[in-house]
Amino acid sequence: MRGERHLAAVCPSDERGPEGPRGATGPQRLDAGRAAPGGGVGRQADNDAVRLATWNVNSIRSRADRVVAWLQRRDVDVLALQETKCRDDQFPEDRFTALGYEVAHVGHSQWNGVAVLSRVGLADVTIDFPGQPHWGDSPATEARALGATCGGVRVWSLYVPNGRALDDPHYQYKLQWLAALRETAAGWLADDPGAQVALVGDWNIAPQDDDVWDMRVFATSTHVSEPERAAFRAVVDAGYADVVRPHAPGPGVYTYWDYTQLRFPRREGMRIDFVLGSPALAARTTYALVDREERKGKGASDHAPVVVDLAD
DNA sequence: ATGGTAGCTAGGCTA
Repeated sequence: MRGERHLAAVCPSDERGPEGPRGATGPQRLDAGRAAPGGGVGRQADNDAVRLATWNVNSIRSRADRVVAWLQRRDVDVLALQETKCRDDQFPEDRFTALGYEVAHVGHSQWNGVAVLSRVGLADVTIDFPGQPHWGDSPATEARALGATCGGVRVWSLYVPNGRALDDPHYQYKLQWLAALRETAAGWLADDPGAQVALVGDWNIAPQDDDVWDMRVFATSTHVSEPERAAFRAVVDAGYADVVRPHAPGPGVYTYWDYTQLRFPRREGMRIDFVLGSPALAARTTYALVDREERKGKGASDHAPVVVDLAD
């Protein structure tokens, strides 16, 4: 089942492989914020700088216009998406292939679903990391991980299980899922210490007290519990560093704000979306940004995109 | 103690 979906989910651009031409413009500073010349379709072949981003979009169909505009405005090369919230046959691929992106996605239901868009090549698509545990056949807990090699970087778009509540069976599933991810990701570095790997997405964990606006609110909640934080640290200890934090120091730098209770205007958020990079990837990181602007206005996702620049 | 909002999909579940 999964294998068939895998092939059905991938829509490679036929005229450009992983080593293909990159297009018309060099990398811009993230803070420049200007539209890419030539419609933002690619980069020159004279450098291998890559702008990588991750975004929990809370439905790709309702967010497609916004994502398209943002990709062009920020001149992003590779975007990992979470909570696409659509089946594979519903994914609006054409919106992105029209901009020069190759698209890989997997979604089984109205919940979750992950994707990777890339205009610097997209190869070796893998649905689910090796050893990934599953919650029976429940569609609510499927479609959580997709890996693809983009411009020499192995990118994993991850949607870590939410956990729901400390006494909910989904919480134990979340911890098992994270343990399996750590085990697998540690193995990749054992096999190749120089591997360029990015573990990106919605981790549903706030690793430090500074990563929520008020710890008292979360006293009995998931996302901040010590076992979850230990599971996150274990991935970091396996060699995957938070490459954003050095460029976005806290407190008060969040990536998610609940739709309810005016959390965004009150600046009451959580930092739960991360780009964790292998040593070789971390060494290339030159700049990072949480694009809080994208949380503003009508039709925003409840998450902001997180962007990382990798040097050539 | 509940509700607040958004999305999918047509009553309730998930986040």
